[in-house]
Amino acid sequence: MPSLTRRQQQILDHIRREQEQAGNAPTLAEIARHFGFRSLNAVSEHLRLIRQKGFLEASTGRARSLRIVSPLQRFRQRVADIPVFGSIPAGLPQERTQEAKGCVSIDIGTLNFKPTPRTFALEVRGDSMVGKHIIEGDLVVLEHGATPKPGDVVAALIDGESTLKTFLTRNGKPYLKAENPNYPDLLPAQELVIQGVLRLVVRRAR
Amino acid sequence: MPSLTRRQQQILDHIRREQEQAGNAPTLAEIARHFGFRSLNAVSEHLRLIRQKGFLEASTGRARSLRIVSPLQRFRQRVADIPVFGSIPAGLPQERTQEAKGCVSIDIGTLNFKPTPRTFALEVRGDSMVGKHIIEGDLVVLEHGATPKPGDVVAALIDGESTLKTFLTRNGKPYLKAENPNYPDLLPAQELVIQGVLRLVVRRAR
DNA sequence: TGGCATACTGAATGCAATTACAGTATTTCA
DNA sequence: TGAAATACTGTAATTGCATTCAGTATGCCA
Repeated sequence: MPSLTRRQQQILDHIRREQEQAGNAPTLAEIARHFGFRSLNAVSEHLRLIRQKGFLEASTGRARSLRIVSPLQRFRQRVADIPVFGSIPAGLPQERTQEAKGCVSIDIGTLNFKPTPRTFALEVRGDSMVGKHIIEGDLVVLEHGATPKPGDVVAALIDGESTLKTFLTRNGKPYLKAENPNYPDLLPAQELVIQGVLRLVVRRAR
Repeated sequence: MPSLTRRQQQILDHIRREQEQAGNAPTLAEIARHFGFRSLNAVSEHLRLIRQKGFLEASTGRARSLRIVSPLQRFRQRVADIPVFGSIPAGLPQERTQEAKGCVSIDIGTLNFKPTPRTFALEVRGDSMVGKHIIEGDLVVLEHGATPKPGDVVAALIDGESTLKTFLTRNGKPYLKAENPNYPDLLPAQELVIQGVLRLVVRRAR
């Protein structure tokens, strides 16, 4: 891919910024105003060259149709926004997204499943899941309402706190197991509220 | 937040789809055409109500300025696209993004650091890092060119393969340690090419 | 040093798009 | 059951925006 001139790079950067901030691409006139150009043709010409070099796409005659082409673009997938709850209240996480404490945005390709409105995330506290290599501070993405398969990690409501356990069956009966030798828990799953099935773990370096 | 009527929801969904697919929001005429409306005012009126209920924003007189308001929006951050390399060649991962095998998109808030063009991701093979709870199949995000602090996990080039090790210093001398009792490696770091410092781990449920 | 690409000014054309106004069914619900 | 909100048709005015044509100045490089 050929490289851009300084001016062209500036313009491309400006389009990217505007795109991210305003939510839609700027018009030629807006770009011209930003750079102090008194002629639209200045912008028009720059865009033509940037487009020619493959860094930008646009549909002719379409307002605000500038789209930035990144070399990663062909891999790029839809990004899902998943609400992060600090701690889950006794009820279920319904449509109550207003209570979200934050938001994780991840592309659905990495996510490896299609998120629903019942997908949510929690920060892990405690070390009950070290056996499954999930540690304190990890962010876990869970799917509420999914039916767990044996071996899946689930979040269950125990004593008003949501806790991660491994879901297992023995003699056809489901039960939950803590993955830490210090906590040899073994709880009948039927009596518990399973809040979600684990789908993704994210760990930030500290 | 009040709820939308069926029709309003359909229109909002359509705007979202178009937005994601085409890269910019549809015009009133385009929406009308899609739904078979013969009058623009039908769309105009719907948009007015959806906007009034707080699910949509737009600037007056601005073409294609429709923006969807999500309850998660205020948490939403910029999303970074990180190239995923299958395996790193002997050289350094420079600007050679064309060789990327895939792409992970994560918001910079979750990333916890500002990605650079030298940020990249790898899929973990082998079990040399189980001690640090990083297992086979995990996706690790690394920063090339960053200087590791003692205790950081780094990717180093050993025998033409990039391998994860813990970076440590003893008597002022840096060395690398494998976090697996089966591999009691202890290599002098100076002789090795450190390809990146670990910043994030992503594990997909299987 | 002449030619070519870049970096602009200026004006004009015309479709693209939003907005406004005037109505008519249909649904909802107090 | 009757008024208000929803869900449309149709026409027109007006501005938003992209595109095109005709030039000028400047830096680069072979």
